Amino acid sequence: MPKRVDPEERRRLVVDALFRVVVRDGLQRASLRAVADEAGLNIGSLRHYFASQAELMDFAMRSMVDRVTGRLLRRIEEAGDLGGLAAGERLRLVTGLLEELLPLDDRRMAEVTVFLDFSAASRTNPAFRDLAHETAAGTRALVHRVLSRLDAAGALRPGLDLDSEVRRLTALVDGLGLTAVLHPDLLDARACAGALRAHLRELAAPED
Amino acid sequence: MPKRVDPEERRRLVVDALFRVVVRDGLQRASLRAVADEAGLNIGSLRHYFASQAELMDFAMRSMVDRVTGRLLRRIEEAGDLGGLAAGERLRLVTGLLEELLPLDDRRMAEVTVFLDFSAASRTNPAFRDLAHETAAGTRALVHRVLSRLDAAGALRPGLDLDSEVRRLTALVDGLGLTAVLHPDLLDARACAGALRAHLRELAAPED
DNA sequence: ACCTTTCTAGCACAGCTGTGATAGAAAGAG
DNA sequence: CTCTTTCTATCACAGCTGTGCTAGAAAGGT
Repeated sequence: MPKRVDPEERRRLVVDALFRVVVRDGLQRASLRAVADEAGLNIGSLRHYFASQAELMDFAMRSMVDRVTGRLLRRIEEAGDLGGLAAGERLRLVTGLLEELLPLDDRRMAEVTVFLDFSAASRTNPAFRDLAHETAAGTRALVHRVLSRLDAAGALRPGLDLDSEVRRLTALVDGLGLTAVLHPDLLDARACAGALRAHLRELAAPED
Repeated sequence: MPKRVDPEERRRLVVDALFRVVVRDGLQRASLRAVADEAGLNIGSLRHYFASQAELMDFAMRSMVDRVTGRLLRRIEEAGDLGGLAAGERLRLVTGLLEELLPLDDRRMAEVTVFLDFSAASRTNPAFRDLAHETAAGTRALVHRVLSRLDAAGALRPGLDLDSEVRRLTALVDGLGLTAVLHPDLLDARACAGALRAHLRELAAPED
């Protein structure tokens, strides 16, 4: 039944090569030829799996977003509604969740790097606009979900405006990722995670 | 004494055209031909004022950074050391200063937009690396200066770690600018400024 | 008048891009 | 075996890029 090569695996191989090129040389230089070379394929072979550059880019970006989304959903499921947990445990779960969005190791560094190039390109590339907007809105929705569950569990400092705090925390995560990717010497992984933790600690209710 | 055209003005004209192209079409599509067309010049004329593309880009980016830096320095001078001012006045000065870095009107929106494309490109373009790093470090130094002056004036909440707060506020400003530029429907100017003000208010000492 | 410098305009070339088209190899089905 | 589908490989072409080069116009100094 199966032919010699698994097409799905082939596509993954190409997408991985694309990500390596983007991380190393930037989205701008991720031409079909460069990606084919990186994947060890002939450009003709590559084009057998992706009819056009647009299709490759679209598939690749969607793959990455799906992968990260999957991880986030898994963590959300693990966390449940955060009710009936100790404050420390709650903080740990929420921190771990949002840390998926920070470049704290090689894998996440690569993801955030690709995502940054991709987001910047989406501003003037109509082919990327929808997905980029989707993910930005998704990130905010995720932060909203996290903070409102904390709020429902009574874990937030009283007197906070939820929407305002959602915007602030989302911007913080975005900004930390941006600097950590572009200027890792100015913000290493430890400082990056530390800033997030400090912020979450400040949002938490006092006592206990 | 003066020839027919002022070379300096000509260069400014070209740089302005470059910025318009970058804002409209992205840095990627800001080719010499596109910039020359936008400026209403022949590419040959453009190349009389900028020998190479690298020279144009370097000059343009440096111009923009210098312009913003100038504005910031002027505001710093106006603000003085923040000592002996009412808390409200201090907050007003500091907010106005940091708002120079947010895309709150067309001018700043264009600046932050260009700066974002430029920063993203600097990750893989050696020609941009130094200046991009300089400006990122400069932004952090500015935030450090602001917060430490507030601290010296006793205007900060006690118990704050200065360096940690500098990282947090810098990331917040970066993140707000990022989203406001890429997804203005998710974060308009009012929300952007509001988030900054809320954060600064939270850093401020209570009482007064 | 002439000369020099400044400025504008354009051509040509090599290098890259995505993509259409073609052709042959590989591999399984009948 | 033959036939078909899948896959690999390559050529060709138009379109863009930065840049070297040339030539003429424009303008001011002498």
